Amino acid sequence: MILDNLTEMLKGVLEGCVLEIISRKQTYGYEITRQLHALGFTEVVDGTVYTILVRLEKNKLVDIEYKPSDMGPPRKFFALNDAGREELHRFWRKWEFVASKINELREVRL
Amino acid sequence: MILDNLTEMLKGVLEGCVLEIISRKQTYGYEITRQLHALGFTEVVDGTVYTILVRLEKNKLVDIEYKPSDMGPPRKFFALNDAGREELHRFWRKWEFVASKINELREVRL
DNA sequence: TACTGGTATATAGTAATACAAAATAGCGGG
DNA sequence: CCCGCTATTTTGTATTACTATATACCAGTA
Repeated sequence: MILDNLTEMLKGVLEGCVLEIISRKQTYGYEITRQLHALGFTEVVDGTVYTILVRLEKNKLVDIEYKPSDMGPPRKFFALNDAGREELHRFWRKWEFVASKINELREVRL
Repeated sequence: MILDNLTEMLKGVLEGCVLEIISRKQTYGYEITRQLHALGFTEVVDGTVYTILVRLEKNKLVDIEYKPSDMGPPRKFFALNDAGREELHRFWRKWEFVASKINELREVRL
């Protein structure tokens, strides 16, 4: 895939992806970044993920727990709380709406 | 549909939608805004569309033609040029990539 | 005349978000 | 002791959509 600069298209969806990843299991920033890379969003950098996590914390969508690690410094684990789960649900509703409309626009082209 | 604040999710896709609309036929800002509303993006306002059109012009993706109107002031018509068609193609490639990855993320949840 | 509403464009300022870059820190191996 | 991997934090920047406002043409109407 030779797709450069997905930046703008990721605005507004990256936070939802992070919410979804956290919803699966309690996890931490570095691991989330690797999961996004594994998904295919290889351009997403650490700094971006941490910025999103700060935002989630500020908006009280996550519960936080620090745990030591054998591999390096302590990890800051995130888990969704009820508000986070509601936000994730809103995200998927928005995504379904926007994606369906965009695809509709594309279909008409045929 | 009770979906508020699609703003962030529209970033990065709205320009592509405008490119797609212009690609169908030569058209102007006010009309483009109405088409976006008809599509379902009712929150998109005039000002946003005009800023996108200014950007397209600045990036030399469109040809411009002014035509008088019976209904009001002259209309500024836009048509895609070759660079615009390439950009539109790149947009759809990015969209397919991002949308497939997001849907993949959602599927795994099941 | 004056006023309203629909049509039509333009732009200055603001908020939100992703990226770039650098600093800090723990751990293990060469 | 330095380097690479793990891990977090923060500052600054670019991009983009929205808000709000100004301008302007035309038709109907009071």
